[in-house]
Parts: sequence; structure tokens; C-alpha cells
Amino acid sequence: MQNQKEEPFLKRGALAKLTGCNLETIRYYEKIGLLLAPQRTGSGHRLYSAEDRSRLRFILRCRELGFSIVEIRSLLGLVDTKSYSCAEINKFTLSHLSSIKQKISDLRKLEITLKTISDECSKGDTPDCPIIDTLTL
Amino acid sequence: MQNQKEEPFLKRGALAKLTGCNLETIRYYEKIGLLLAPQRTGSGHRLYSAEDRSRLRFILRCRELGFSIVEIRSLLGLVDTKSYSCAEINKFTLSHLSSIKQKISDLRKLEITLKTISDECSKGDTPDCPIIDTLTL
DNA sequence: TATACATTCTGTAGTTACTACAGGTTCAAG
DNA sequence: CTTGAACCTGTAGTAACTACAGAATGTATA
Repeated sequence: MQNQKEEPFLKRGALAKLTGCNLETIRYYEKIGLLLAPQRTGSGHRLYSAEDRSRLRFILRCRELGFSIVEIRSLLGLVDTKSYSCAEINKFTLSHLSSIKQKISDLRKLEITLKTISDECSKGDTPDCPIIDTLTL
Repeated sequence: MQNQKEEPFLKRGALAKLTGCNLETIRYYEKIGLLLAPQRTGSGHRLYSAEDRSRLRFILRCRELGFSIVEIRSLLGLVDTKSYSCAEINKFTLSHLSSIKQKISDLRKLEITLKTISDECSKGDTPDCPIIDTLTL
């Protein structure tokens, strides 16, 4: 068992360690259908193949990029059926990109507002606070 | 009842309309203790005073500024006990501001990554997709 | 007054994307 | 052979609401 080169199958704990994914999250992804149900040992322990591993990496990478579960499901659907075109995937990416730009712009507005009210604050010891006044209207 | 100037008490629906807050959210804020339990009519309908109204407006304004419920609760706690100083509130604001800056910076990184992989894409009709390749690793 | 429709009341369940726990097997090492 | 780690299952908790079901009230019109 000390052949660490190309272990053909990993159990859940080992897969979690390998990918950095939380142990329970792996089971969760199977439950909601992102991961396919893997092989099992006779006694019911899950055995993940190289393909299972790369599917999980795909999911985690999408997650890092901020795709939602629904979006990842669509992406996986396209990949699974091999019925995607490059243009199609790109459309997906751009649409996600635009929602991220929107979030950034919303947060920037927040940032400015917070900075403004903080700048108006005397930072003193009195309970006269323009921030609270602003909030109370 | 057509005296729309200074209605001393509003029911939940009217308060929702006035503030733009969802009807159920008002009840929710009471349940989690952000709003104080208002007066009731003999038959149990809630009656919101001017003070109740301004407290809800405070909460909604904080929400717009991206404060979490926990943060709003703290802020309200300070205001309720009248034991806050301007400097204290400002510290609160700045800490929130810094978490927003962090979020912006995280999203910017995402934005750049997504833009990069999209730029590498041929946008063609073939299933050769560098985006998928990137994701699959 | 009667009736109908709107509004309110309560408690509970659903949402997103996990994470954690309880109570029970099974595995691997000594 | 025993002990402890890792695994199994199902369920509950997180944030911040939102929606619904079923019952009771309030209001407007015929």
C-alpha cells in the first residue's frame, strides 16, 4: 500500500485530502448529482477512480471561479454530452463575467458610501455621531 | 381614516408599503429581535408606532450598506443603550469597509481570470475549448 | 345586514451551498 | 483481538430571508 504513484482508487478521506475539498462536501456533490455515484467496496465504502477525481477537480475549479451549483451543473451537462461548442462555453463564461462585474460595481458604491460617512465622523468620544444620524435618517 | 398626514400607527402591510420592506421580513426581524414587539390591537394585529418605523428604516439602511444581521444587532445594541461613542461607531464602519474592500479585490481577481480564459477561446464551433481544458486541468 | 374579498395571524418549509453531528459499521495496525 | 481511525447513513444547522397553508379578522359594497 506504499505505492503512492498511481493509486487506482481512493476512498473519500484520501480524495478530500488530495483535492482540498471538505469530506462532507464530496458526499453532498454526489447527493445533488454533480459527482456521479462512484464504485463501492463490498462493504459499501466509496472508491473514486481517476475520472471521478478529475470531475471533482473540475467542480472545485468552477467553484473557485464563482460559478453557482446550477451553473456548474449546466457546464457539466455540456461536457458530459460532449455536445458543446467553444462559442457556447464562452457565452457562459462571459455571462458569468458580467454578473461578477455587476457585483463589483455594487460593492464599489457601498465602499464609497461607507467611506463618505466615515469621513464625516469626528471620531470623538461624544455620542454625537453623524453615522448614526445618517442611518437613522 | 383618510387622514394620511400623521397616522400614529400602521399595520404590517402599510409599514411594508411605506418602507419597501417585504411583509414577511418585518415579522422575521421581530422574531430574531431586531425589531421590538410592537403594540397590538385587541384582536392581535400589530400596530407600528413612529418609533417602530424609524427603527425599521435604520435596519433597512444598514442592510443596504451590506451590514450583516449580527452587525446590525450590535449597532442597534449600541444605539439602544445610548452607550456609544462616535469613535466606536466609526471603528465599526471601517471594519465593515475593509471587508468590502476585500470582497472587491477577490472579485477583481475572478474577473481577470475569467477574462483571460475567455480571451484564449477561439469562440468557434468546434468542441476544442481552452476554457474546458483550463477547468479540467 | 350579508357576503365577499383583503389583510392579518400563526407556524412551518423552502432557498443556497455547504458543514457538522449522532449513532452505527468496517478497516488497519499492534 | 482489541482499539482507534475512517467510513456509512440520515438529519439538523448556518444566513437572511421568502413563501405558503389554514384560520381569524377587517373592510367595502350590494
